[in-house]
Amino acid sequence: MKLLSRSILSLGPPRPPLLSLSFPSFSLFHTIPPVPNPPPPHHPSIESFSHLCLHGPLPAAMAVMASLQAHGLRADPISYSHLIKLCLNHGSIDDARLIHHHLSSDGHCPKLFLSNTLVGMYVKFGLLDEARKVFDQMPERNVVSWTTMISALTNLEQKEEALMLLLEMQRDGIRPNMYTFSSILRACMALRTLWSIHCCIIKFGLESDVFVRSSLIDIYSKFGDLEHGYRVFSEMVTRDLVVWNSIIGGFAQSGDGYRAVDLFMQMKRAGFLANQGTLTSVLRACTGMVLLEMGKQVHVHVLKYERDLILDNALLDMYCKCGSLEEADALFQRMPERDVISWSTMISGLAQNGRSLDSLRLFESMKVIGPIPNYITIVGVLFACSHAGLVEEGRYYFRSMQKLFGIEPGREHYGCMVDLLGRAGKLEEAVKFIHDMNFKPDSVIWRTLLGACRVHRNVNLAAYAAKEILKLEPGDEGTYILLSNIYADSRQWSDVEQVRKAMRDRGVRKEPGRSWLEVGKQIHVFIVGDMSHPQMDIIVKELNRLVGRITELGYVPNTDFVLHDLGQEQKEESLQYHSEKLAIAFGIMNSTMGKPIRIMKNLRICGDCHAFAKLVAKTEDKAIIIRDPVRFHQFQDGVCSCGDYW
DNA sequence: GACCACCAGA
Repeated sequence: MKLLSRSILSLGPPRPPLLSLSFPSFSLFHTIPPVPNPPPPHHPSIESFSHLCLHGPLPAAMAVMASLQAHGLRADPISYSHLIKLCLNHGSIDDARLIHHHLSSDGHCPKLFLSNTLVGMYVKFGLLDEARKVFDQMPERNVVSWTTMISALTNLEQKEEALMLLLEMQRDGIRPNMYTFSSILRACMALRTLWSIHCCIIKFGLESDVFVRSSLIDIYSKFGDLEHGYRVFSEMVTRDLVVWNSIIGGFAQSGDGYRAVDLFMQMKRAGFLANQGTLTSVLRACTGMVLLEMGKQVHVHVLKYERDLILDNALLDMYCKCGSLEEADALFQRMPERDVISWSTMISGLAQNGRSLDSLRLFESMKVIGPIPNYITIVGVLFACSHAGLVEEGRYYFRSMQKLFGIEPGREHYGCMVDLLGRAGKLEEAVKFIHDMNFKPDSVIWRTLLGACRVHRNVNLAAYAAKEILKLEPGDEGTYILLSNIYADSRQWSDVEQVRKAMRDRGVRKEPGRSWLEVGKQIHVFIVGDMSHPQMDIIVKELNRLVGRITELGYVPNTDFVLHDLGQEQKEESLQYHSEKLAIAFGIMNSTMGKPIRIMKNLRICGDCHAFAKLVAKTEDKAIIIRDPVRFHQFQDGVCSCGDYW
């Protein structure tokens, strides 16, 4: 107020008072007599300054501010906050600093509101140190000051510091609000922290805020705790689109695509219109579950929207991961804009579908006409090399990535190289590669080596790799199973028994094999040894018919793979009822002319099922696509796209 | 007048 009255007084000749209590006949209900226009000001005018702050142009506003300063004048805080907004819009850091200087030129801190604006301004310019300086010098701080800093620290991944500030803020007696919590939730680094913050939220009575809820759902699902995430969602009375997107995204990301798609249907029934966020999540769900038909429906939905790069990329990935490369390629050709993600998706997609040479060709044209490859692009390129046994090409790309693209080889690249060498049987060299790495090898690298040892039946090295994995992840069922399979391969039964015992002792259980496919808008799941499918009788008949037909072609069940299995009841897991065989039989029964059968598996495909699928694809003249957790197998005319190399 | 959430490639 002091500032305001001083500035009004300095506008030129004093005006007559508008309201005078000593004037007897005047009341508020009478019209105010017109005030004579003041002569044009010789001093800078606060009014024109305010107008310029709000509407620009910025240089004019800055010039008037300088002349106000020369006259020792100050405008109202709101004008300055408008001016700061103007600076932010223009990206003018120098002007922003000048304003800051002007506001603190009399040696006093600006008022609380303006200091908050200044902190926010520095944060938006990415100048955290300067923001912190203003924040630290503030004689008093309110919830906005604290929240601005907390949010800035969280965004910059300085999570511990953000959490510390939450503590300090409460020590200072300031109550966090919904803004504070929706920011700080992203700073949780562990589920435990999230639980305690959630407790605080309930304690402060802020759980009903929509923003807080969507953050909670989001963070719970990032930690894989969908149960709590869904509870927060289900307790809501009024939901908005973002909350729906959060929960759908949560399930899509956690791999429960079925729930994600189901919630998407519910959302549509509830009358919400999907946006880009919803559709990318649903596409991710389709991608994860290989739901091509559903994905195509989403594609139709996408066409109603304005063309969008993110959605196009998501569609591209969906078509690649569903093994539908023709559609992926058609989309890629049609895309009006392609970024490094589009190219990388296509490069990895081709490689995952066994088209490594096409993948490398695409990479070569990317180098000429596309964007600059990044870290992930090179992962795709090396993946292509390793899955096609292109050892020399892989070595070349690995060696030259630093020089050609300035990309330092990372963990994933080393992983691909170990895979490349391992698959090609160069196991010793792969081990040397691991030992020469700049990083400490993680379980992924050792697991890659272990896989290669299995293919090339190197029992000693396998045992070494498995032990390294179990040092890092002592309850990892996959490793026990792989190790026991390797021992079984070389008929070292006592070692097999030892591994089984270790599993029993540690309470490690084998995850049952599971395959699923989409038939008639429904997902049918088959679990090894589980005969509960309502049509199981016909499925078994069909399976027997298929076995009969391929036996004529020389199919002999490879019983090695039975011996591998570790489950409690070997009978249950007998070869014929492996989940992928049941799924293939069911797929053949329900197949549409000209359309391939698409099956998804939770475990790697076994050698016997691989041979089975190849022959069925031939006798039934039907393309079969099986996606396991690592790659695709496209069976056609008695061969597989992986070239029996997996 | 200042501070808040969801979505794409390994």
